[in-house]
Amino acid sequence: MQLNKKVNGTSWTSSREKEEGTEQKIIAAARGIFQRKGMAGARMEEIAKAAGINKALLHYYFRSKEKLFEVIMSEAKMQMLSRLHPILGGDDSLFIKIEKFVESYISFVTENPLLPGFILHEITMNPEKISEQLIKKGGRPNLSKFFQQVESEIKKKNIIAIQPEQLFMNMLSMCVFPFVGRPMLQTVLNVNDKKFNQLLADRKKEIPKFIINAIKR
Amino acid sequence: MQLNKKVNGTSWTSSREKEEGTEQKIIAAARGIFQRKGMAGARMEEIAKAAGINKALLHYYFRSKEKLFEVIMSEAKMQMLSRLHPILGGDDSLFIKIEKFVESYISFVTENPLLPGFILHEITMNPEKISEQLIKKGGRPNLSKFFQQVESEIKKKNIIAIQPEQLFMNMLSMCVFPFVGRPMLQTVLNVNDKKFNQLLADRKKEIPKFIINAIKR
DNA sequence: TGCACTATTAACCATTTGGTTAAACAATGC
DNA sequence: GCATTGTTTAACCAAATGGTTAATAGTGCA
Repeated sequence: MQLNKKVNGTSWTSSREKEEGTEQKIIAAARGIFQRKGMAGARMEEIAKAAGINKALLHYYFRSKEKLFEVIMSEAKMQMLSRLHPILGGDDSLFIKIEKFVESYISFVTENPLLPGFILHEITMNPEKISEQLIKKGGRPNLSKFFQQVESEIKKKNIIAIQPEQLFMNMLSMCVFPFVGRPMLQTVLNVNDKKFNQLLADRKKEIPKFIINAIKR
Repeated sequence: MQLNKKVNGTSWTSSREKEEGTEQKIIAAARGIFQRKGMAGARMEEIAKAAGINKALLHYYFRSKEKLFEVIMSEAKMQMLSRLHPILGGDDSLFIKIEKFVESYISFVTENPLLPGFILHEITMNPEKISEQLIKKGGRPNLSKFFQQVESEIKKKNIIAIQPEQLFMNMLSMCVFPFVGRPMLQTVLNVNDKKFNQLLADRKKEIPKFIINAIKR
């Protein structure tokens, strides 16, 4: 029994496939269950079963619940944050950036609707730990270019005065919150799944329009 | 041993105080721990300790973890939703309503910063159950008056065309999300507690300005 | 074929955890 | 005072849970 599953030079087809297959099956299962139930609510047994394996094998691949959780969480944070950089750090004009960002973020979250709630909950449970990793891993997302752009547009009187942080918060809030708060919102608004999905889809265009209206001079 | 702790006619000072005291201490402790750790993460032992009592006594007052949780959760939902009615159902003009609502909601959440995350998480864990109670208890919040007002202002060309649901989502998102996502936002924005609190306070004025700008013709 | 190594499992273990019991301790009514 | 009723506790219990062990099966290679 040992955990070093490095792929050595040997061509080693069937075994390798099986092994990677198992590891991937575990990760997929863990992702689903951790996202749905959170660290505290997830059960190793359940993850094993969902992966079609035995609890012992789960521990064979990932020593502990915490280790497994960290794999899932770090993957999740990476996905969530890696969307910020490329668009907000790019060379587009402010308005285009806003449009692209909202479109991209909502598309992504639509594909991974449980992700934001999962991350936000776990980060709240354990701020220090998870936040510090957040910085180490991908490096803190760099919003400075976006911020400068905002300030510059304010100076040029193209948009009204607004703190860049507030603008960013508004944008992110409107993109992410409807997913985190979906069950509550759907109840309060009294709309069915189909209608709510339509509302979410509409937001790709609605939010940028809303934001730009709000800040344009 | 029995759970009927109704206050009978008898004047019954010391005993009554003690009793209510204990019950309240339990609720306060449970509130704190459930909000911080969630249903799955909370431990009865810990709640008992935080209330300065014994686990058995905890079960004496509230039969089970689930029962205790329900007390806390129903209180939480009530607090969260009861803010919607009075303002959005009132007679103010649309813009005033928006101003009042944002001001009131942010003030409230500032006093109870863990509440939204707690509710949203638990409701996500268990949508059917918690949503149906949500409706029964206080009755579904009535947004129809607010929605009619929006439609009416659109017809009168006072504001641009926007689905009332989208407007409501935007408003609620901007109010609540910064609290739910605080640890993440603070890391990403790289601001200390004081600065973040200031940003939050500013939002009481910033959000209404932002929204009204966005929709005003 | 047999050796070395990995993958997988069933059975097991220690701890945690929600919940219970029986007894001690007030406080009150009579 | 003493029986009654409500409050509080220490000790206990069974189930759940994260984790381990030892044995088994599978695979490449000499």
